Amino acid sequence: MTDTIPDTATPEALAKTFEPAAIEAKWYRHWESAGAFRPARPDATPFTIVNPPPNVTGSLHIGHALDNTLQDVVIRYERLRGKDALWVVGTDHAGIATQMVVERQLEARQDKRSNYTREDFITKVWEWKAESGGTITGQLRRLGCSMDWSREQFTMDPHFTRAVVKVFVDLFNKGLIYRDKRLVNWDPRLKTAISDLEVETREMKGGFWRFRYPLADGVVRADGLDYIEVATTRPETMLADMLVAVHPDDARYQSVIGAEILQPLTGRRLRVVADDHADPALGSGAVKITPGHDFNDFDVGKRAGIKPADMLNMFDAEARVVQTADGLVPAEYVGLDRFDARTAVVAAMKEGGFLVPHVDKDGAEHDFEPRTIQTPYGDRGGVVIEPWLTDQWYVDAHTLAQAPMAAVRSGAIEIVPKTWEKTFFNWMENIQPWCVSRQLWWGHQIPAWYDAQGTAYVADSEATAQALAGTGVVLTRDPDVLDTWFSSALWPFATLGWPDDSELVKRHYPNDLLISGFDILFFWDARMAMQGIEFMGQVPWRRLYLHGLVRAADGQKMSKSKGNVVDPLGLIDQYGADALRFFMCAMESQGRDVKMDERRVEGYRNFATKLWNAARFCQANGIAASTTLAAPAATHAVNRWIIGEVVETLAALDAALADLRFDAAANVIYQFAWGTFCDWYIEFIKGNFDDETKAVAGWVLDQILVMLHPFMPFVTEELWHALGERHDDLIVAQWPAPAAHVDPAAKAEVEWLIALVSGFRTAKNELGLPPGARLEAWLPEPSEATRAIIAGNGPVIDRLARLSAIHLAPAPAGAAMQVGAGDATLIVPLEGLIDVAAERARLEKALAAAQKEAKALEGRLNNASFVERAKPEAVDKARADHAHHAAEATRLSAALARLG
RNA sequence: GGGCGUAUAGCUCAGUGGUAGAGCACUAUGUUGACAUCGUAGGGGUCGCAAGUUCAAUCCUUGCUACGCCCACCA
Repeated sequence: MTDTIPDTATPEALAKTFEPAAIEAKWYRHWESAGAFRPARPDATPFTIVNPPPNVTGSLHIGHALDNTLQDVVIRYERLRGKDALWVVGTDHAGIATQMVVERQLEARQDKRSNYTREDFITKVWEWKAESGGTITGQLRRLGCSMDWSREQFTMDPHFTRAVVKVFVDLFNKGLIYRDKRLVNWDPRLKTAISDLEVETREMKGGFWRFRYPLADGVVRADGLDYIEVATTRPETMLADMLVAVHPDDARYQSVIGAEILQPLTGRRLRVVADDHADPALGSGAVKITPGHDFNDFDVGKRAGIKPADMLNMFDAEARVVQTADGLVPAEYVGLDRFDARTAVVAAMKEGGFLVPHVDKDGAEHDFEPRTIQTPYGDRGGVVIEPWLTDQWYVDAHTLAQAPMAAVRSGAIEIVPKTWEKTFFNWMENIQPWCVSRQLWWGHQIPAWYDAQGTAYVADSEATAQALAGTGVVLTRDPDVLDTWFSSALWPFATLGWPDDSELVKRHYPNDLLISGFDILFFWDARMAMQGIEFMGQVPWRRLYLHGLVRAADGQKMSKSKGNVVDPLGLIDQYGADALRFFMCAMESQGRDVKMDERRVEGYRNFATKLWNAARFCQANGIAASTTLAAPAATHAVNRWIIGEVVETLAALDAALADLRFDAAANVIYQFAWGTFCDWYIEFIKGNFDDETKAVAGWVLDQILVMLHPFMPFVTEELWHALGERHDDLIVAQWPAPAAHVDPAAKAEVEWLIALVSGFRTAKNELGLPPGARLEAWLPEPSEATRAIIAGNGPVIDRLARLSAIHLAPAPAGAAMQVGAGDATLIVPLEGLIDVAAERARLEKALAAAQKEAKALEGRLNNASFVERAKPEAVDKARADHAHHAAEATRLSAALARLG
């Protein structure tokens, strides 16, 4: 590949305005082609992050932008700090999602999956991936993500498949994967089983029907009634009812336990059983039991001695009514959709006089009582989930969950923010078997083969399975594939080459950090922890950082149906990737969702522009790239001061990033670059570009570029090269090492100057004087320190405070403006030019404020118990503050007295 | 029914046991050697409500209210 960067040996003058689009593509191409994302650093400490693999069908949404920005900040930071930083990237084959995309394409051409063989369909999926699968990877590049594309992974890569098969086989051999017949969450639209996590409960308007089930054989209850009333929200399931349950202690039904019900529609005889599941306080206290179509009923059925294989099933894979094994479903129901069946069943029961009407509060009768029903929906298919009796593969998640819980308890895994630990434990402690088989074509096919009797042989190849089964036994492979999350759970090590004993695995496992949204804590993070510890013997990552959702400006969740989705690429087009990234970081405070605020993105675009212009100014004044990592030697106070400010900023930034406080980190560098460097330092040095100042300014600007680079990689890289010839790109430069300290004297001096300048600006503003007016001030009896500062900073005082002279002598009599700086009060005679009343009001307001503070502190200091019980530091601080405010009050009183 | 989170300036959010900050918005003003995507200055908050702990609470405890999220089988 060719290097597209212009000759950096002769930097060109920066353009007047900063155009993000013009530089972003250029630098990304350069970095990638130069291998800058993963420089060879064999002797450096490794640092590893794996990227949550986006669905190969996906395109970049605002949540990806947040997630990947945070990761990129960390990886660029560690790379700048000299680590062997590896950010693994790739995509997920996303079984259901991808198969749906390709099927939709077929449907658009009046075609369908069943017109193809499995092999041909899978070929089509691969073709689709080759054409369209790269969308999101291109978009991650636009965001500036410095991932190791040279090793881009895909969860269906051959080596990944080997890892998946090995894990499945090993878990099976350890008894941690097994096949079982039980109720599963079935998606009738996708015609596959899904896991508990893929079911989302929605509140839907539904009904509550009550029916009379007549007792058979002339049996009557103790109270003389010849029926039992049952209630249900799903009347259609009565076609597969097998029992009626009552509570063992319920006096009303003691005499009929063991008797039989004659189900009115099917004529099936339903045994009345005693079971704790029936709650005497609810409804009639009796409940109809459909073991094949309800999770609770399944358990009741088993307790009543019904084997899963004998439980009646009344639905096909698309949830249409089929004949039950006992042949008792009347023909008119067979073939009906489940919701049509509901209507038909209710009508028939009503007609037969078995429906107990609901009487509303106005006395009107209805077939049912309206109720809000917690209804299970498939998160992908979007239709109501049907509990269905099937054979599926299950992972013994309970066993696998123990080690990850211990790892979090011991601190081997640190969850950030810590509040998520409780959620993690709560889920892990109550974890259920994980259904991992899916009735799809696209995915990792389960490595199990069956003989004619249905015995499973699980092996890494058909040959091995055949060997297990014995020669001559005819084997058929399990047609199902694995849950996508089964393979992505292996991401932290399979991407590094496992199960091969590769150098990468040794060097980069465990990973250092995982950053993910909390929404996939259970789906992905917890399962990585389970598989990682089980197969690698170590935690997958030392830290787990969970961030929130990006919400719309109104606080709502973004969704296509609401039409409030913000496209991150549109924001990048408009404001630049740097601005979007900085926004994400600045808004990412731990434990809180990020609310979209486009104006703020705009504000950070302005920040990039501000930096650009500061660099332009430096460039125009001969300030260029620094030549040393350490701070240059400096004698001028402003230079010594700004070096100290860099030292403090760096410390604060390092501390924030160590704690993964992205917001604090972003604010620290923002504040320094704009508030300290641009607003004050540049203003101070205007007019004195001597060699020392140029060296210091160039060095400070470089430190800003390096410190800001993780957040705003593009503009910083551009400026880095614009300011001079560089040995390296900024992306692989060195993190600041100032080898300098804060100079308290310089700090005090500059802070005095800042107070002076601010004081005059404020005073002029409040008195209505032109801000540009140049004045002369009198300062009688200045302290030695103040005298020295004034002597050493004439030009600055002239230019910024707009004072052409400070006379160290008593001021002439007459009306004057008085401005304080430190312990000094500068007097500017302005007889006839100022409104004396306004100046008095101004000073009185300040005096009142100082007196109020002083008084409050005095009150506290006069409180004996404060002085006795408060921490000594607090008392000392109160004394110091009091002295300061009292002195200020004295100074202002004197100023007022002088005003007359 | 459990669990968690959030309530601080008009908006979006930081924050600390010693009586509050940022960005944006707002008001006034400005082109003084980069920047109007800017400069300068200013106004604005009883830190949701109540009680408790403490010398001292916006910050700790408890209760309440409102909003949000997650988990859970009420037929």
